[in-house]
Amino acid sequence: METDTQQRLLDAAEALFAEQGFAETSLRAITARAQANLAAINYHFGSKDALVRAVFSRRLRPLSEERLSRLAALNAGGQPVAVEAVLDAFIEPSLRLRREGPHGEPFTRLLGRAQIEGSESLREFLRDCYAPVLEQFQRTLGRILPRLRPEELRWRLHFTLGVLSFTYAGARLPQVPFAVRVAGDEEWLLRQLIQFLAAGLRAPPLMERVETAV
Amino acid sequence: METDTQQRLLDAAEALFAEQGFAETSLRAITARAQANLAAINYHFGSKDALVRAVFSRRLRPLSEERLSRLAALNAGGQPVAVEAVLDAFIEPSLRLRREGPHGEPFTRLLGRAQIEGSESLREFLRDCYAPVLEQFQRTLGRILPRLRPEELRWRLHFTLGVLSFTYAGARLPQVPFAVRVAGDEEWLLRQLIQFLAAGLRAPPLMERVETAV
DNA sequence: ACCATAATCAAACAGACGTTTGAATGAAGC
DNA sequence: GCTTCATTCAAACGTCTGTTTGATTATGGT
Repeated sequence: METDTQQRLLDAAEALFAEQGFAETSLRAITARAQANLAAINYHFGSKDALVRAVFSRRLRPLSEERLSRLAALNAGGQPVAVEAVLDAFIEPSLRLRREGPHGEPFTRLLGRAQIEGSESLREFLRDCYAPVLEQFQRTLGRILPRLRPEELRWRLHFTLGVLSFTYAGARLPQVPFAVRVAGDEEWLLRQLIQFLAAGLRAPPLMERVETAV
Repeated sequence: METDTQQRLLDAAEALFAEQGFAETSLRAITARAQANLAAINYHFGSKDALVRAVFSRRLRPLSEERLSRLAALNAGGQPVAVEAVLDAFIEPSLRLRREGPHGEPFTRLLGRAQIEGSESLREFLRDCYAPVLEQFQRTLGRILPRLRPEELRWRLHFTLGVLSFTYAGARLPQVPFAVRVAGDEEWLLRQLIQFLAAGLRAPPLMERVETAV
Protein backbone atom coordinates (compact mmCIF):
# COMPACT_ATOMS: atom_id res chain seq x y z
CA MET A 1 0.00 0.00 0.00
CA GLU A 2 1.43 3.33 -0.99
CA THR A 3 -0.40 5.43 1.53
CA ASP A 4 0.91 3.36 4.40
CA THR A 5 4.32 4.97 4.28
CA GLN A 6 2.72 8.40 4.08
CA GLN A 7 0.73 7.73 7.23
CA ARG A 8 3.79 6.52 9.08
CA LEU A 9 5.70 9.59 8.01
CA LEU A 10 2.89 11.86 9.15
CA ASP A 11 2.65 10.09 12.49
CA ALA A 12 6.38 10.23 13.08
CA ALA A 13 6.60 13.87 12.05
CA GLU A 14 3.65 14.78 14.22
CA ALA A 15 5.19 13.18 17.28
CA LEU A 16 8.66 14.59 16.75
CA PHE A 17 7.46 18.08 15.91
CA ALA A 18 5.41 18.10 19.08
CA GLU A 19 8.33 16.91 21.17
CA GLN A 20 11.15 18.99 19.76
CA GLY A 21 9.75 21.68 17.54
CA PHE A 22 9.82 22.12 13.81
CA ALA A 23 13.29 23.43 13.14
CA GLU A 24 14.84 21.05 15.64
CA THR A 25 13.40 17.98 13.95
CA SER A 26 15.36 16.67 10.97
CA LEU A 27 14.01 14.67 8.09
CA ARG A 28 16.42 11.93 9.04
CA ALA A 29 14.91 11.67 12.49
CA ILE A 30 11.44 11.46 10.98
CA THR A 31 12.26 8.81 8.41
CA ALA A 32 14.19 6.79 10.98
CA ARG A 33 11.19 6.75 13.31
CA ALA A 34 8.86 5.91 10.46
CA GLN A 35 11.22 3.19 9.23
CA ALA A 36 11.27 4.77 5.82
CA ASN A 37 13.95 5.97 3.48
CA LEU A 38 15.24 9.51 3.75
CA ALA A 39 14.07 10.35 0.27
CA ALA A 40 10.53 9.23 1.05
CA ILE A 41 9.52 12.63 2.44
CA ASN A 42 10.54 14.56 -0.63
CA TYR A 43 9.01 11.88 -2.81
CA HIS A 44 5.62 11.82 -1.10
CA PHE A 45 5.29 15.42 0.04
CA GLY A 46 7.77 17.44 -1.97
CA SER A 47 9.51 19.28 0.85
CA LYS A 48 9.75 19.58 4.58
CA ASP A 49 7.43 22.59 4.63
CA ALA A 50 4.83 20.69 2.69
CA LEU A 51 5.13 17.84 5.16
CA VAL A 52 4.47 20.22 8.02
CA ARG A 53 1.36 21.52 6.32
CA ALA A 54 0.22 17.96 5.62
CA VAL A 55 0.58 17.08 9.28
CA PHE A 56 -1.79 19.89 10.16
CA SER A 57 -4.23 19.40 7.34
CA ARG A 58 -4.87 15.79 8.20
CA ARG A 59 -6.38 16.54 11.58
CA LEU A 60 -7.33 20.20 11.35
CA ARG A 61 -9.93 19.70 8.67
CA PRO A 62 -12.21 17.35 10.63
CA LEU A 63 -11.58 19.34 13.79
CA SER A 64 -12.77 22.56 12.20
CA GLU A 65 -15.79 20.85 10.75
CA GLU A 66 -16.85 19.50 14.10
CA ARG A 67 -16.38 22.83 15.81
CA LEU A 68 -18.53 24.52 13.22
CA SER A 69 -21.24 21.90 13.29
CA ARG A 70 -21.41 22.10 17.06
CA LEU A 71 -21.75 25.83 16.91
CA ALA A 72 -24.40 25.58 14.25
CA ALA A 73 -26.34 23.12 16.40
CA LEU A 74 -26.21 25.60 19.26
CA ASN A 75 -27.47 28.45 17.17
CA ALA A 76 -30.19 26.31 15.58
CA GLY A 77 -31.59 25.19 18.94
CA GLY A 78 -33.52 27.23 21.48
CA GLN A 79 -32.54 30.87 21.22
CA PRO A 80 -30.62 31.59 24.42
CA VAL A 81 -27.02 30.39 24.06
CA ALA A 82 -24.66 30.43 27.02
CA VAL A 83 -21.05 31.50 26.76
CA GLU A 84 -20.12 28.20 28.35
CA ALA A 85 -21.82 26.29 25.57
CA VAL A 86 -19.94 28.23 22.90
CA LEU A 87 -16.66 27.58 24.63
CA ASP A 88 -17.55 23.92 24.93
CA ALA A 89 -18.28 23.76 21.22
CA PHE A 90 -14.84 25.15 20.52
CA ILE A 91 -12.75 23.37 23.11
CA GLU A 92 -14.31 19.97 23.59
CA PRO A 93 -13.62 18.67 20.05
CA SER A 94 -9.93 19.41 20.42
CA LEU A 95 -9.74 17.86 23.87
CA ARG A 96 -11.54 14.78 22.61
CA LEU A 97 -9.09 14.58 19.75
CA ARG A 98 -6.44 14.63 22.42
CA ARG A 99 -8.05 11.79 24.31
CA GLU A 100 -8.69 9.61 21.31
CA GLY A 101 -5.90 7.46 20.06
CA PRO A 102 -2.19 7.78 20.61
CA HIS A 103 -1.81 10.56 18.06
CA GLY A 104 -4.18 12.98 19.70
CA GLU A 105 -1.92 14.33 22.35
CA PRO A 106 1.08 14.98 20.12
CA PHE A 107 -1.14 16.81 17.70
CA THR A 108 -2.74 19.12 20.22
CA ARG A 109 0.69 19.84 21.66
CA LEU A 110 1.72 20.66 18.15
CA LEU A 111 -1.29 22.84 17.62
CA GLY A 112 -0.30 24.94 20.58
CA ARG A 113 3.30 25.27 19.48
CA ALA A 114 2.48 26.23 15.94
CA GLN A 115 0.64 29.36 17.01
CA ILE A 116 3.84 30.86 18.32
CA GLU A 117 6.64 28.94 16.74
CA GLY A 118 6.69 28.06 13.11
CA SER A 119 7.60 29.88 9.95
CA GLU A 120 5.68 32.75 8.47
CA SER A 121 4.30 30.53 5.73
CA LEU A 122 3.06 28.00 8.27
CA ARG A 123 1.32 30.70 10.26
CA GLU A 124 -0.34 31.92 7.10
CA PHE A 125 -1.47 28.41 6.34
CA LEU A 126 -2.90 28.00 9.82
CA ARG A 127 -4.55 31.36 9.65
CA ASP A 128 -6.39 30.27 6.55
CA CYS A 129 -7.46 27.07 8.27
CA TYR A 130 -8.69 28.83 11.37
CA ALA A 131 -10.22 31.91 9.82
CA PRO A 132 -13.70 30.61 8.96
CA VAL A 133 -14.05 28.88 12.30
CA LEU A 134 -13.02 31.87 14.37
CA GLU A 135 -15.19 34.14 12.33
CA GLN A 136 -18.27 32.11 13.19
CA PHE A 137 -17.44 31.90 16.85
CA GLN A 138 -16.76 35.61 17.00
CA ARG A 139 -20.10 36.30 15.41
CA THR A 140 -21.98 34.16 17.90
CA LEU A 141 -20.13 35.56 20.91
CA GLY A 142 -20.75 39.07 19.71
CA ARG A 143 -24.44 38.33 19.69
CA ILE A 144 -24.36 36.79 23.16
CA LEU A 145 -22.30 39.61 24.65
CA PRO A 146 -23.85 42.69 23.09
CA ARG A 147 -22.28 45.10 25.54
CA LEU A 148 -18.79 44.30 24.23
CA ARG A 149 -17.39 46.40 21.45
CA PRO A 150 -15.93 44.34 18.60
CA GLU A 151 -12.54 45.65 19.58
CA GLU A 152 -12.80 44.29 23.09
CA LEU A 153 -14.33 41.06 21.95
CA ARG A 154 -11.42 40.50 19.61
CA TRP A 155 -8.94 40.96 22.43
CA ARG A 156 -10.79 38.54 24.63
CA LEU A 157 -10.90 36.01 21.84
CA HIS A 158 -7.19 36.53 21.49
CA PHE A 159 -6.74 35.85 25.19
CA THR A 160 -8.88 32.75 24.89
CA LEU A 161 -6.73 31.38 22.11
CA GLY A 162 -3.70 32.15 24.21
CA VAL A 163 -4.93 30.05 27.09
CA LEU A 164 -5.70 27.16 24.79
CA SER A 165 -2.42 27.33 22.89
CA PHE A 166 -0.40 27.56 26.04
CA THR A 167 -2.24 24.72 27.68
CA TYR A 168 -2.09 22.48 24.63
CA ALA A 169 1.57 23.22 24.11
CA GLY A 170 2.10 21.63 27.46
CA ALA A 171 4.05 24.46 29.01
CA ARG A 172 4.17 23.73 32.68
CA LEU A 173 3.90 26.10 35.55
CA PRO A 174 7.42 26.56 36.84
CA GLN A 175 8.15 24.91 40.16
CA VAL A 176 4.57 23.75 40.36
CA PRO A 177 4.43 20.22 39.02
CA PHE A 178 0.83 19.20 38.62
CA ALA A 179 0.12 16.28 40.84
CA VAL A 180 -2.75 15.37 38.57
CA ARG A 181 -1.46 14.88 35.08
CA VAL A 182 -3.54 15.72 32.10
CA ALA A 183 -3.90 12.12 30.99
CA GLY A 184 -7.43 11.06 31.72
CA ASP A 185 -8.20 14.42 33.22
CA GLU A 186 -9.43 16.06 30.07
CA GLU A 187 -12.90 16.31 31.59
CA TRP A 188 -11.56 18.21 34.60
CA LEU A 189 -9.37 20.38 32.42
CA LEU A 190 -12.27 21.17 30.10
CA ARG A 191 -14.41 22.38 32.96
CA GLN A 192 -11.57 24.45 34.40
CA LEU A 193 -10.97 26.06 31.04
CA ILE A 194 -14.62 26.88 30.50
CA GLN A 195 -15.04 28.22 34.02
CA PHE A 196 -12.06 30.52 33.67
CA LEU A 197 -12.65 31.68 30.11
CA ALA A 198 -16.39 32.20 30.44
CA ALA A 199 -15.81 34.51 33.38
CA GLY A 200 -13.17 36.41 31.44
CA LEU A 201 -15.37 36.79 28.39
CA ARG A 202 -18.29 37.91 30.49
CA ALA A 203 -16.33 40.51 32.40
CA PRO A 204 -17.92 43.96 32.17
CA PRO A 205 -16.58 45.91 29.21
CA LEU A 206 -14.04 48.60 29.80
CA MET A 207 -15.80 50.74 27.27
CA GLU A 208 -19.53 50.36 27.05
CA ARG A 209 -20.83 49.72 23.58
CA VAL A 210 -22.82 52.53 22.09
CA GLU A 211 -26.19 51.29 21.03
CA THR A 212 -26.75 51.92 17.36
CA ALA A 213 -30.47 51.36 17.65
CA VAL A 214 -32.84 51.13 20.57
CA MET B 1 35.66 48.99 25.86
CA GLU B 2 35.31 45.26 26.13
CA THR B 3 31.71 45.11 27.24
CA ASP B 4 30.52 47.13 24.29
CA THR B 5 30.74 44.20 21.93
CA GLN B 6 28.95 42.02 24.41
CA GLN B 7 26.07 44.48 24.63
CA ARG B 8 25.79 44.71 20.88
CA LEU B 9 25.78 40.94 20.62
CA LEU B 10 23.06 40.68 23.25
CA ASP B 11 20.96 43.32 21.53
CA ALA B 12 21.30 41.70 18.14
CA ALA B 13 20.57 38.24 19.50
CA GLU B 14 17.55 39.52 21.41
CA ALA B 15 16.07 41.11 18.34
CA LEU B 16 16.73 38.20 16.01
CA PHE B 17 15.55 35.56 18.47
CA ALA B 18 12.33 37.47 18.93
CA GLU B 19 11.82 37.79 15.19
CA GLN B 20 12.76 34.34 14.00
CA GLY B 21 13.08 32.03 16.96
CA PHE B 22 16.08 30.44 18.56
CA ALA B 23 16.90 27.58 16.26
CA GLU B 24 16.25 29.65 13.18
CA THR B 25 18.73 32.35 14.15
CA SER B 26 22.36 31.61 13.29
CA LEU B 27 25.41 32.96 15.02
CA ARG B 28 26.45 34.44 11.72
CA ALA B 29 23.27 36.46 11.51
CA ILE B 30 23.78 37.72 15.04
CA THR B 31 27.40 38.74 14.58
CA ALA B 32 26.61 40.36 11.26
CA ARG B 33 23.88 42.48 12.84
CA ALA B 34 26.15 43.36 15.77
CA GLN B 35 29.00 44.17 13.41
CA ALA B 36 31.22 41.73 15.25
CA ASN B 37 33.32 38.78 14.29
CA LEU B 38 31.78 35.34 14.16
CA ALA B 39 34.10 34.06 16.86
CA ALA B 40 33.06 36.83 19.25
CA ILE B 41 30.08 34.90 20.56
CA ASN B 42 32.06 31.85 21.54
CA TYR B 43 34.77 34.09 22.93
CA HIS B 44 32.50 36.19 25.11
CA PHE B 45 29.80 33.73 26.04
CA GLY B 46 31.20 30.27 25.38
CA SER B 47 28.39 28.85 23.27
CA LYS B 48 25.11 29.67 21.63
CA ASP B 49 23.13 28.22 24.52
CA ALA B 50 25.02 30.38 26.97
CA LEU B 51 24.27 33.41 24.82
CA VAL B 52 20.57 32.62 24.94
CA ARG B 53 20.66 32.41 28.70
CA ALA B 54 22.61 35.67 28.89
CA VAL B 55 19.97 37.41 26.79
CA PHE B 56 17.34 36.42 29.32
CA SER B 57 19.37 37.06 32.44
CA ARG B 58 20.12 40.62 31.50
CA ARG B 59 16.51 41.75 31.62
CA LEU B 60 14.79 39.05 33.64
CA ARG B 61 16.63 39.80 36.84
CA PRO B 62 15.48 43.43 37.24
CA LEU B 63 12.02 42.47 36.00
CA SER B 64 11.60 39.83 38.68
CA GLU B 65 12.87 42.20 41.33
CA GLU B 66 10.37 44.85 40.42
CA ARG B 67 7.50 42.40 40.33
CA LEU B 68 8.40 41.15 43.78
CA SER B 69 8.86 44.60 45.26
CA ARG B 70 5.51 45.69 43.88
CA LEU B 71 3.84 42.68 45.38
CA ALA B 72 5.58 43.28 48.69
CA ALA B 73 4.39 46.89 48.68
CA LEU B 74 0.84 45.66 48.15
CA ASN B 75 1.01 43.20 50.99
CA ALA B 76 2.63 45.72 53.29
CA GLY B 77 -0.05 48.34 52.74
CA GLY B 78 -3.65 48.32 53.94
CA GLN B 79 -4.86 44.76 54.37
CA PRO B 80 -7.43 44.29 51.61
CA VAL B 81 -5.65 43.53 48.33
CA ALA B 82 -7.60 43.34 45.09
CA VAL B 83 -6.95 40.73 42.44
CA GLU B 84 -6.57 43.56 39.96
CA ALA B 85 -3.75 45.05 41.99
CA VAL B 86 -1.89 41.74 42.10
CA LEU B 87 -2.26 41.33 38.37
CA ASP B 88 -1.06 44.87 37.86
CA ALA B 89 2.00 44.19 39.99
CA PHE B 90 2.83 41.24 37.77
CA ILE B 91 1.94 42.58 34.35
CA GLU B 92 2.71 46.28 34.42
CA PRO B 93 6.48 45.94 34.92
CA SER B 94 6.77 43.76 31.84
CA LEU B 95 4.58 46.04 29.77
CA ARG B 96 6.59 49.02 30.88
CA LEU B 97 9.73 47.19 29.90
CA ARG B 98 8.10 46.77 26.55
CA ARG B 99 7.36 50.45 26.23
CA GLU B 100 10.76 51.65 27.36
CA GLY B 101 13.52 51.77 24.83
CA PRO B 102 13.83 49.98 21.54
CA HIS B 103 14.82 46.70 23.15
CA GLY B 104 11.73 46.28 25.26
CA GLU B 105 9.42 44.95 22.63
CA PRO B 106 11.77 42.34 21.21
CA PHE B 107 12.45 41.06 24.67
CA THR B 108 8.84 40.66 25.70
CA ARG B 109 8.16 38.95 22.40
CA LEU B 110 11.04 36.70 23.22
CA LEU B 111 9.74 36.07 26.70
CA GLY B 112 6.51 34.81 25.26
CA ARG B 113 8.19 32.56 22.74
CA ALA B 114 10.57 31.01 25.22
CA GLN B 115 7.77 29.56 27.33
CA ILE B 116 6.78 27.28 24.51
CA GLU B 117 9.68 27.09 22.16
CA GLY B 118 13.23 26.67 23.35
CA SER B 119 15.32 23.75 24.44
CA GLU B 120 14.76 21.78 27.58
CA SER B 121 17.77 23.38 29.23
CA LEU B 122 16.46 26.86 28.48
CA ARG B 123 13.08 26.01 29.95
CA GLU B 124 14.81 24.76 33.07
CA PHE B 125 16.77 27.97 33.27
CA LEU B 126 13.62 30.06 32.91
CA ARG B 127 11.82 27.94 35.43
CA ASP B 128 14.50 28.72 37.97
CA CYS B 129 14.24 32.42 37.17
CA TYR B 130 10.46 32.47 37.46
CA ALA B 131 10.01 30.14 40.38
CA PRO B 132 10.47 32.53 43.31
CA VAL B 133 8.31 35.19 41.67
CA LEU B 134 5.45 32.87 40.86
CA GLU B 135 5.60 31.33 44.27
CA GLN B 136 5.03 34.68 45.93
CA PHE B 137 2.20 35.64 43.61
CA GLN B 138 0.56 32.29 44.12
CA ARG B 139 0.77 32.73 47.86
CA THR B 140 -0.85 36.16 47.76
CA LEU B 141 -3.59 35.10 45.37
CA GLY B 142 -4.32 32.06 47.48
CA ARG B 143 -4.91 34.38 50.40
CA ILE B 144 -7.14 36.70 48.42
CA LEU B 145 -9.17 33.88 46.91
CA PRO B 146 -9.63 31.53 49.84
CA ARG B 147 -12.42 29.56 48.23
CA LEU B 148 -10.08 28.24 45.55
CA ARG B 149 -8.31 24.97 46.17
CA PRO B 150 -4.57 25.14 45.48
CA GLU B 151 -5.16 22.81 42.57
CA GLU B 152 -7.61 25.14 40.90
CA LEU B 153 -5.54 28.18 41.71
CA ARG B 154 -2.56 26.61 40.00
CA TRP B 155 -4.55 25.96 36.86
CA ARG B 156 -5.79 29.53 36.78
CA LEU B 157 -2.27 30.82 37.23
CA HIS B 158 -1.29 28.58 34.37
CA PHE B 159 -4.03 30.09 32.23
CA THR B 160 -2.89 33.57 33.22
CA LEU B 161 0.65 32.86 32.12
CA GLY B 162 -0.75 31.48 28.90
CA VAL B 163 -2.55 34.69 28.08
CA LEU B 164 0.55 36.74 28.81
CA SER B 165 2.92 34.49 26.86
CA PHE B 166 0.62 34.37 23.89
CA THR B 167 0.06 38.11 23.89
CA TYR B 168 3.72 38.93 24.35
CA ALA B 169 4.74 36.48 21.67
CA GLY B 170 2.70 38.62 19.33
CA ALA B 171 0.60 35.86 17.89
CA ARG B 172 -2.19 37.56 16.03
CA LEU B 173 -5.77 36.59 15.80
CA PRO B 174 -6.23 34.97 12.42
CA GLN B 175 -8.09 37.06 9.89
CA VAL B 176 -8.68 39.74 12.48
CA PRO B 177 -5.97 42.34 12.05
CA PHE B 178 -6.04 44.71 14.97
CA ALA B 179 -6.80 48.15 13.77
CA VAL B 180 -5.15 49.53 16.88
CA ARG B 181 -1.62 48.27 17.04
CA VAL B 182 0.04 47.58 20.32
CA ALA B 183 2.55 50.40 19.98
CA GLY B 184 1.52 53.11 22.38
CA ASP B 185 -1.47 51.10 23.44
CA GLU B 186 0.18 49.34 26.33
CA GLU B 187 -2.11 51.16 28.72
CA TRP B 188 -5.20 49.94 26.95
CA LEU B 189 -3.79 46.44 26.64
CA LEU B 190 -2.92 46.36 30.33
CA ARG B 191 -6.43 47.24 31.35
CA GLN B 192 -7.88 44.67 28.97
CA LEU B 193 -5.59 42.00 30.36
CA ILE B 194 -6.43 42.80 33.95
CA GLN B 195 -10.14 42.98 33.25
CA PHE B 196 -10.15 39.59 31.58
CA LEU B 197 -7.79 37.80 33.93
CA ALA B 198 -9.25 39.17 37.15
CA ALA B 199 -12.67 37.91 36.14
CA GLY B 200 -11.22 34.52 35.30
CA LEU B 201 -9.34 34.24 38.56
CA ARG B 202 -12.39 35.30 40.53
CA ALA B 203 -14.73 32.83 38.87
CA PRO B 204 -16.49 30.61 41.39
CA PRO B 205 -14.52 27.45 42.08
CA LEU B 206 -15.62 24.23 40.49
CA MET B 207 -14.89 22.44 43.71
CA GLU B 208 -15.48 24.37 46.88
CA ARG B 209 -12.54 24.43 49.24
CA VAL B 210 -13.07 22.47 52.42
CA GLU B 211 -12.49 24.71 55.38
CA THR B 212 -9.76 23.30 57.57
CA ALA B 213 -10.63 25.55 60.45
CA VAL B 214 -13.61 27.73 61.23
C1' DA C 1 5.00 -12.99 -20.18
C1' DC C 2 5.50 -8.33 -20.66
C1' DC C 3 5.22 -3.56 -19.88
C1' DA C 4 4.34 0.68 -17.26
C1' DT C 5 3.94 2.88 -13.27
C1' DA C 6 4.85 3.57 -8.45
C1' DA C 7 7.73 3.13 -4.60
C1' DT C 8 12.01 2.35 -2.25
C1' DC C 9 16.80 2.63 -1.73
C1' DA C 10 21.94 3.89 -1.13
C1' DA C 11 24.66 7.53 -2.28
C1' DA C 12 25.92 11.93 -3.04
C1' DC C 13 25.00 16.98 -3.42
C1' DA C 14 25.86 21.84 -1.98
C1' DG C 15 25.14 24.70 1.73
C1' DA C 16 24.63 26.19 6.50
C1' DC C 17 25.56 25.28 11.05
C1' DG C 18 28.31 25.86 15.81
C1' DT C 19 32.85 25.71 17.18
C1' DT C 20 37.99 26.00 17.14
C1' DT C 21 42.40 27.62 15.79
C1' DG C 22 46.39 30.62 15.47
C1' DA C 23 47.90 34.80 14.01
C1' DA C 24 47.10 39.95 14.18
C1' DT C 25 45.82 43.96 16.77
C1' DG C 26 45.10 46.93 20.52
C1' DA C 27 45.72 49.15 24.91
C1' DA C 28 47.60 49.25 29.74
C1' DG C 29 51.76 48.25 33.27
C1' DC C 30 56.21 49.11 34.38
C1' DG D 1 60.46 50.32 24.48
C1' DC D 2 59.19 46.16 25.92
C1' DT D 3 55.99 42.96 27.78
C1' DT D 4 51.37 41.29 28.86
C1' DC D 5 46.98 40.46 28.42
C1' DA D 6 42.41 40.87 26.39
C1' DT D 7 40.20 41.27 22.17
C1' DT D 8 39.46 40.83 17.20
C1' DC D 9 40.01 38.59 12.94
C1' DA D 10 40.13 35.40 8.70
C1' DA D 11 40.09 30.79 7.88
C1' DA D 12 39.14 26.30 8.49
C1' DC D 13 37.14 22.34 11.13
C1' DG D 14 33.78 18.44 11.16
C1' DT D 15 28.93 17.73 11.26
C1' DC D 16 24.35 18.11 10.10
C1' DT D 17 20.85 19.98 7.10
C1' DG D 18 17.17 19.54 3.06
C1' DT D 19 17.19 17.98 -1.44
C1' DT D 20 18.40 15.33 -5.73
C1' DT D 21 19.95 11.58 -8.47
C1' DG D 22 19.84 7.16 -10.79
C1' DA D 23 19.50 2.50 -10.05
C1' DT D 24 16.60 -1.14 -8.00
C1' DT D 25 12.57 -3.35 -6.50
C1' DA D 26 7.68 -4.16 -6.24
C1' DT D 27 2.93 -3.68 -8.16
C1' DG D 28 -0.94 -3.85 -11.19
C1' DG D 29 -2.85 -4.04 -16.12
C1' DT D 30 -3.42 -6.40 -20.32
